[in-house]
Amino acid sequence: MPELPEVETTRAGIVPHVVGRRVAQVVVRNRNLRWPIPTTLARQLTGQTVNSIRRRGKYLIIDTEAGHALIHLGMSGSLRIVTADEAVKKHDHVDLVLDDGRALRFHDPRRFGCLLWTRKDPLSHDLLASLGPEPLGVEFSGDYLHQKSRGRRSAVKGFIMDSHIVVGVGNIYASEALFRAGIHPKRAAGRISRQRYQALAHSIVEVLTEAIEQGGTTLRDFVNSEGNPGYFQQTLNVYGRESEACPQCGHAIMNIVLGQRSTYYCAQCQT
DNA sequence: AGTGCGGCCTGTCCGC
DNA sequence: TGCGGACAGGCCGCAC
Repeated sequence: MPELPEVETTRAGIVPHVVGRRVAQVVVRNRNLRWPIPTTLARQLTGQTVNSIRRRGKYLIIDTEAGHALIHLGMSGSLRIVTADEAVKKHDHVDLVLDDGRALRFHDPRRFGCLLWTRKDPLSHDLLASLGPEPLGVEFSGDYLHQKSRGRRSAVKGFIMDSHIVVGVGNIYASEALFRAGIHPKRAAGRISRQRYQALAHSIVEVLTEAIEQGGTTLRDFVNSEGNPGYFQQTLNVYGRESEACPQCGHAIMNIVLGQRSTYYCAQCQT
């Protein structure tokens, strides 16, 4: 579910309520996420003050003196600030109860997300160490994409969705960025010019930035930390718009499956 | 090393 | 109304 803009929206929403607070209690109702929630987490996190909350790719990092909680929202996860009396719903797997009585509540129907604990530098954790650069950071550019793509014969859409190439570009924004850059999603990554990669890098930055400004995309169930949807879906040009008219040329938007993921594009504008 | 899948889960929707 | 199957915003781990 959540791509980078949704994770960033979540982070920004929980920071004012969580940073500076002490974790009074950790309530784990179901530890069977993608990886089991470590039994050490509750013991080591309880009593700790949250110093900061960072994002690396689609991971959230909750920093404390004793260690760091790593959270991934997977396909269907969300984090909300809840009041002490708010009823626990199905799939509310974990509460980090804060010292003001409220709680950070982790909800994840499909349980593709995770909640891990590490005492070392979280950026060197196995899951984070090999991640590619942040698309909104200084290392990311068209030149970088062009250089990394040489010799690759697989489709450019999968290439930009590979978190070891660049983090945070999921299925929706991959289709949207390729549309904006005029690149066909099936084109071999290694056979795209430096100039076109510059357009693509620009489109990725643009689409992610705009999505963050609009609070992310809600197609079915994304909610921010206050339980509200995002508004970027109104801005989507191709995603979910099969058979609709291309906003640029009027040609019908196509929907194909690429790498087991549904992919939307305009056959006229994208080559 | 790069590529292509299977698999992890539940919920929803669609056709019969 | 019920049921089977496809599909859904992610991504690791494995075979080749």
